[in-house]
Amino acid sequence: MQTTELAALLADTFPFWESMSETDRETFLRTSAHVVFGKGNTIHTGEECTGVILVKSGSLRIYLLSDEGKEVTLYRLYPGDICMLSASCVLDAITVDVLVDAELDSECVVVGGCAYEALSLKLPDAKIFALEVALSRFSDVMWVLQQVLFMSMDKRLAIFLLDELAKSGGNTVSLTHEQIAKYMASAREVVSRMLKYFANEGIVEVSRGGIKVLDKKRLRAIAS
Amino acid sequence: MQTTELAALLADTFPFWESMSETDRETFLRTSAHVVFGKGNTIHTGEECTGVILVKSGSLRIYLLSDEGKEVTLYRLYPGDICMLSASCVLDAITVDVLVDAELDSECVVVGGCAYEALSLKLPDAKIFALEVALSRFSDVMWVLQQVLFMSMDKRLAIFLLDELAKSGGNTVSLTHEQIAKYMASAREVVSRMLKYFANEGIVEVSRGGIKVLDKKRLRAIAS
DNA sequence: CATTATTCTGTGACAAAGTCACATTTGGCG
DNA sequence: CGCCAAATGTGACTTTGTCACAGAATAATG
Repeated sequence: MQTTELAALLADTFPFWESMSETDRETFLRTSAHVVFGKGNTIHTGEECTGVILVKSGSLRIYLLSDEGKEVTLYRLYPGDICMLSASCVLDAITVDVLVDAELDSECVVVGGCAYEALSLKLPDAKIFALEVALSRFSDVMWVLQQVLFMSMDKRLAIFLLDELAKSGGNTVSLTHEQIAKYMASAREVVSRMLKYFANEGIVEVSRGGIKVLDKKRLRAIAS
Repeated sequence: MQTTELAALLADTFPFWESMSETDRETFLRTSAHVVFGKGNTIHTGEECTGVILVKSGSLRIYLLSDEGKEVTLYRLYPGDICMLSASCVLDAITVDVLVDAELDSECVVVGGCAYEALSLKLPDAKIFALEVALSRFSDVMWVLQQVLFMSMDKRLAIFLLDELAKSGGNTVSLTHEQIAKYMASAREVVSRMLKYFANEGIVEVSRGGIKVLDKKRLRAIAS
């Protein structure tokens, strides 16, 4: 990646780019790395301050991990999105360790957390931006909580499938039951059972590694 | 409440008080109301922008409400704490409706949301403060998620009881099973069952409206 | 004080979801 | 083709949540 290209991306991402001093911009450029994370790799484990991650392509999954290895997906990020929780040193208010995985091969630009932190002390707009980006995911996490506690499995699965369809545009969801379970904070067997029920009802057609939705209307009714 | 007293409280609460213009400070004083919320009353329903609530005494409960009337407590606030989610107009990133109840008779000062919002546009430090206060509760919500999804009921109840003891200082928890269930995002019957089990084991002693902890060590072991 | 209310707690039967331990199927690939 | 790893199927079981009550303790009232 060219420096000019990187500069353009940073200028495009950070609304305060113009307010930065020339030296600070140079520091940003110097501490930013263009990285391609391979599908399935763990990008951030909560131990260190990985930095601010800008997603150029692919997708990232932000999740919590229990001692026993169970996972809850908090939210996912797509091209254009920014991962702030991976810059833990900028956000001292966040005390929980979150992990970040690449769901697909993902092209990212990682801005050094320390550089960002140093800047945010000088430039209030940088601090505001970081806090706003982080806070914008608060609602996602509350949404997960609502789903888990207030909604039945059939409804949740229907919502999930419809969401996935909306994202991809087609009428098939190319995920394994295991993956779906992780996204939904449930267990594979539970997802399999429910999908089988949906299949019996003629709502979906399941095949290895993918689900074809036959009756969106019914699915929407279940998602109510 | 005297104006000077109110001014002192605001100066104490907001780190940017000194940076404010005289007129802005007057506006703040004018739009701030000293209110006593009666125990059990709902202070904020997510519909309107109630404002920034400063807790002087008592305690507030911030929770989510489902269509069917189920609740999840996200966190609780005590004297000295600030409720920012009730100032929804300041935080456009928060899209979920949260409710706020007074758990006890609570003396509060409510700063008008609009006044705060207007200020936060002028004074970056005010904006930063609002965002930081809001973000500081993000971890609490993730903690709830971890509890609900990763931990068994006995462990959760043990943790809850120990937390309550730590807060009150004594060795009794003066809450009904119903209240505990709401705090823990569970059901009363489940809490009753578990308390009965704890009682059989000689860990606690239950009486109407209160639980006396007899064996903190065992409880800590369960909370592991 | 006696008598209602109201709130709190106990209980059993049941449903929903998660867990466990496997069996079985499917594709990919040498 | 035959093997392997990944994905899916299945039944038995546990845990948690739900429902519909019944009974007990406290509060409110005349």
